[in-house]
Amino acid sequence: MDYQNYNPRLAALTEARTLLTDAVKAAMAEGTLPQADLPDFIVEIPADVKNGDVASNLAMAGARVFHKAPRQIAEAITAKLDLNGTLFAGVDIAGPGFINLFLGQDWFTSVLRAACTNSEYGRTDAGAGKRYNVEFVSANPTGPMHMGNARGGALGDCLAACLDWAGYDVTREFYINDAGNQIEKFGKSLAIRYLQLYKGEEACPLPAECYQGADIVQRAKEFAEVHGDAYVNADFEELKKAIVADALPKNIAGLQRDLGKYRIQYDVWFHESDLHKSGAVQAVVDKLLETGACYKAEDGAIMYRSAQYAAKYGVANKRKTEDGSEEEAKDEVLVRANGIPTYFAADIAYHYNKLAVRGFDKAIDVWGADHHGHVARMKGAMDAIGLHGEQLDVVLMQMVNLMRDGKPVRMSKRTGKAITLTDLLDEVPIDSARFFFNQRESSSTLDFDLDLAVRNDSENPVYYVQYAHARICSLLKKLEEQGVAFQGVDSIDAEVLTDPSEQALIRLLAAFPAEIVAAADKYDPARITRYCIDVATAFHRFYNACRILDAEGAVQQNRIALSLAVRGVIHNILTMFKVTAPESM
RNA sequence: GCGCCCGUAGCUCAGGUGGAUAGAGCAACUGCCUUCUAAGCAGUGGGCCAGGGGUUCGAGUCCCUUCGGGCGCACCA
Repeated sequence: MDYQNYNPRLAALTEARTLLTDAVKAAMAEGTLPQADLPDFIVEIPADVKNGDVASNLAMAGARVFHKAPRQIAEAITAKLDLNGTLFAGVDIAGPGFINLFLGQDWFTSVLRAACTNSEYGRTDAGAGKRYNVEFVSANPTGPMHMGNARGGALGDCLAACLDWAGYDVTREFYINDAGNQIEKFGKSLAIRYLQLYKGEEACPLPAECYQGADIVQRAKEFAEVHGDAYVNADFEELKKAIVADALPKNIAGLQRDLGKYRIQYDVWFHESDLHKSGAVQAVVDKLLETGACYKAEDGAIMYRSAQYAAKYGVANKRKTEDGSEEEAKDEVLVRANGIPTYFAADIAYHYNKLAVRGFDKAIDVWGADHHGHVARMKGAMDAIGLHGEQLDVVLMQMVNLMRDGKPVRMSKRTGKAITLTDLLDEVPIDSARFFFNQRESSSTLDFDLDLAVRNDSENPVYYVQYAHARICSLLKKLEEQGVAFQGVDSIDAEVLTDPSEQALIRLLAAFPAEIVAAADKYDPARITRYCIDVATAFHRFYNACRILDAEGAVQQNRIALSLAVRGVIHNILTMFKVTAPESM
C-alpha cells in the first residue's frame, strides 16, 4: 500500500459513517426500524478509549424520527452492521444509546507502517488545487520590528506551513509599505536629523510627530558619511528624496536579515510603491467611481461609501457620537483633495492584485487585533470592487505581554525603548521564540515568559519535545551498536503491542494528518504545538512502561517501529515549524 | 455609547459541527534509576467552567442578559 496522503483518523471516521448509514437503511428495509429520513448524526473520537475508537449518537439523534427508545434503535442498527472486511473489529452499545465502534489491529498496523515508511507522514492533499496567499508581519520599513511582529512572524510562518502540509499551494508574502504618509514622515525625520548634524539640534528641532528613534539618527549619519554637507543647503524635498533613497533599502534589507535570522523566508516581497507606479491604485479608484461605490466630494476628494458594503461583515452603518446622538457612518476618503491616495486605497488595490491579478483563491492576512476595525471594511471593499469578501480572511492576533519574574516588562533595559524582535532573539533561543508564540491561539493574549524560554530543563516545553526526539535517536543508535536492526515494514504488526501506552501512542500518531488539516482549516497552528507536546508525553510514558533494548523478536521489532514512527512525527512537526530536532542533548 | 477578543484548578492554558465521571503543565505533597538519556515516569490533593435566565433527552460549548479585563471606533497606517 502507498501511504502518501494517508489520513488514518479520517479513514476511520469516514468508514464509520458509511457503515452506520448502510446499517440504518438495511434495518429500515427489513422493518426493524420504520421508514424515515436519516437524522443528522455525528461520528467522533470519544475522550475515553473504553467508549470505543469511534462513537456515534445516531441512535439518540434518531429517537424522534423513529419513535423508539435510543437503545432499541441502536440494537436494530448494530444487528445490521457488517464489520467483515472493514477497519472495525467490534461494536458496543453504551450509556443512553451511544454506538461505539472498536478499530481492528490492521488499522493500528497501517498507522505504524505509514509513519515509518512515509517520510512526509502528516501531509495530505486536503487542500489540493487551491492557491493561498499568506501575508504576515508586513512591518513598516521605517523602524525596527516589535513584539507584535515577533508573534505575527511565528504565527504566519507556521500557519503557512500547516496549509502547505494540508495540501494547499502556499505563498508567503511581505507587504512593504514604502509609499504614502509614513514614508513622508520617515523622510522628514531623516532629513531633520541630517540637518541637525550640521546646524545643531536647536536650529532644526525634530517635531513631535516625527520618528524619534535612534535608528533614524544612525541612518542620517550614514548618509552624511557618504554625501557630507552637500545637501545642507539643498531643497528640503530634494534632501528628503535622496536620504529616503539611501535609508529605505537599508531598512528593508534589515527586515529581511532579521526575519531571516528568525528563519522566515518569504516567497514575495511586495512593494506598495509598485501599485502606485503601475497605476493599479488609480485603476481601482476609477472602477469604484464607475460602479458608484465612490463619488467625488465638493472639495475634490474621492469618497467611498464604505458602510453599505461593510455592513454585511458586521459593521454598524450608524455610530453614536460622544453626546449620545446617532449619526450615519461616514464615507471614507480614498483620494484626498490634494490628489494623494490614502492607505486604504492602496490596500484595496493590493488585495485586488492578490485575488484578481494573481488569482489566489484566498488571501489570508495576519493582523494585530488593534486593526480589527479594518476587517469588515476591507472585506466589503472586495465586494465593491467585484470580488468576494469571503476570499479575504484575516487572522487577528492579540497582544503579547513579555513577562520577567512574573511581572510584565515593556521596555528594554538597554535602550529604554520598546523591546524589538532583535532584542528578543538576543535573549531567547529562536527555537523557544517560535515554539512559544505558537502555544496559544491567536485570539488570546499571550504571556511570553522570558525566564522559562531560556531554561534548559523540562519545564520548558520546547526542551521537553526536543528531549523526546533526542531520546529516540539515542535509543536507535544503541540498538544499532548492539547489532539489532529494524527488519522493515513487513515486520510491523501492531497486534503484539498490547500495552495501553503503546495503543494510546498509536492512536495519537494516527491523529497527526487530521490535526494538520484542522490547524489549516481553523488557521490555528498552535494546536500542532500542543499536539506535539502530547506526542512527547505519550512517548515518555511508553518509554517508561516498555523496554525496547532487551525486548525480543516481534515485540522488539514493533517497539522499534513505534519509536521510529514517533521520531518521524516529532521531526516533521519541528521541521515544519523550523524548530531544531536535535539527535542528542 | 458602538464593535471585536477574553473570563475554566492557586498560576498559565486545552476542552471539533452541543454528548458519557470537565483535562494538561507549573506550583504543593508521595513514590520510581545495579536495566534503553531522571532534561523522564507513576500517584495524591485541588473546580457552583465569572453571575443570572433560556433552548432540549443532554450546555463549559448555542441564545439573551449582567459584571469584570484587553483592544478599536482618524482626510493615521
